Amino acid sequence: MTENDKLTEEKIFEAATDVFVDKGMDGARMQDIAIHAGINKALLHYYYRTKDQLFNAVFEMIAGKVLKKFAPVFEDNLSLEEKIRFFFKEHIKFLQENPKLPAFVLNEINRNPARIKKLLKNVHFETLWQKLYEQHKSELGKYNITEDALPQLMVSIAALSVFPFAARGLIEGILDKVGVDFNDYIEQRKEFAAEFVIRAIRK
Amino acid sequence: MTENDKLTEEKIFEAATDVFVDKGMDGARMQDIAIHAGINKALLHYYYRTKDQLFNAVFEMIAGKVLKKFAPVFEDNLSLEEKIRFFFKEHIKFLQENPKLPAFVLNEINRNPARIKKLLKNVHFETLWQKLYEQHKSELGKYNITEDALPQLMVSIAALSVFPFAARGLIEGILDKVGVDFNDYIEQRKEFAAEFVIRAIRK
DNA sequence: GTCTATAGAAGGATAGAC
DNA sequence: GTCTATCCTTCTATAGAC
Repeated sequence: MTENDKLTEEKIFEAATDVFVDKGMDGARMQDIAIHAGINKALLHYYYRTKDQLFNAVFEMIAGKVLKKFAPVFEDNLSLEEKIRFFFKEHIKFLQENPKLPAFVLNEINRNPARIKKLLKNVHFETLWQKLYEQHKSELGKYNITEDALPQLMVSIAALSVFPFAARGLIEGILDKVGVDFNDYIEQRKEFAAEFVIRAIRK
Repeated sequence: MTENDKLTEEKIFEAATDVFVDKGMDGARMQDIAIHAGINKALLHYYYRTKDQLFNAVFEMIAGKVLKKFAPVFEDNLSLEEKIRFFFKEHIKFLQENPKLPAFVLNEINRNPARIKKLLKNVHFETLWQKLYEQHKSELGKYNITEDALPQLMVSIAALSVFPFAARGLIEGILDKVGVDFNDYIEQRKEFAAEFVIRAIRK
């Protein structure tokens, strides 16, 4: 019973995840989710009263997972350059395994910016960035980094990693025309992006 | 008559542009477009038989406009560094005036990748990139640029300019928490991104 | 060319049997 | 907990008057 509940609820949640990520909130159909889960519409509404509730559950899980992947940046066990290389390697690897998540999350956030407030409620960026600054204070002599340019640098790093996936349709279209495979391109990118940033910030 | 046709068709097209950019294909409603245009639904279908046709007209116009903004990169009247500075200044200025276009175009391309084929049909990247390489051949001694890394470099430049707008909801949410205004941030970005790239490619 | 009215289909949600 | 049947609203699209 509770065992079975769990199974059905999980099946629904996974099916909903697939469909919402693929089609977005507006394009997704409850009927489609039901089919993917191997059940009927009525049962969806039994577990999650409305489409909105189901979407919110899925979105929060995914957005949380995506944002969490930036956390290692703020952990202190590597030099700045090591950290940058580690970040691109691991973050792009995560996106290779979940290539559709960036477009999904960014799109749904833009459609409903209020969502982001809730997600960031317990994240304190002032503290985080100060922490980051402290961590690498001693090596900063080698770099061109001012504290007030930190947001620019962080967004740039995120951009270099995330953009190729968020703009995949476009980039894949362009790469096709010059005979480059998207997956190869992404594999290359781990190192390219890291070296790019390191050269950009080095004095 | 033909004069009036033009007016109505233009009103419809502009209203459709606003609504589609705001809500996306799936979220947009013909009724909503009709209201924005100051007419009724039936008239929409008189000018554009279906929602799909109306959307395609709008999408092609916007995507064309957006992609065209990358063209100056391939024109030959500036040194490489001047070109990079010029690009970020002008491109980000364009995005400041049309902040919602990146998210719209990227999202719709991802939802229907076939669209991109049609748009890129007449663009020959091999030729364009070779041209670019020729243009700056003489100054390449100063830079770390290999021909096969050109796609990586180009995507990186696009990413640095476009990503803040494509991810606006998220970035604005973060900047809010550290007391930075999005518009100020973007204004700063023109110079930051240019210097970032130039340092990254300089030997 | 523009309108009102409505057809026809699709989608979210619920009732009720098992 | 799960299903079938169905309600009700919303949306695209068309018919037909002016």
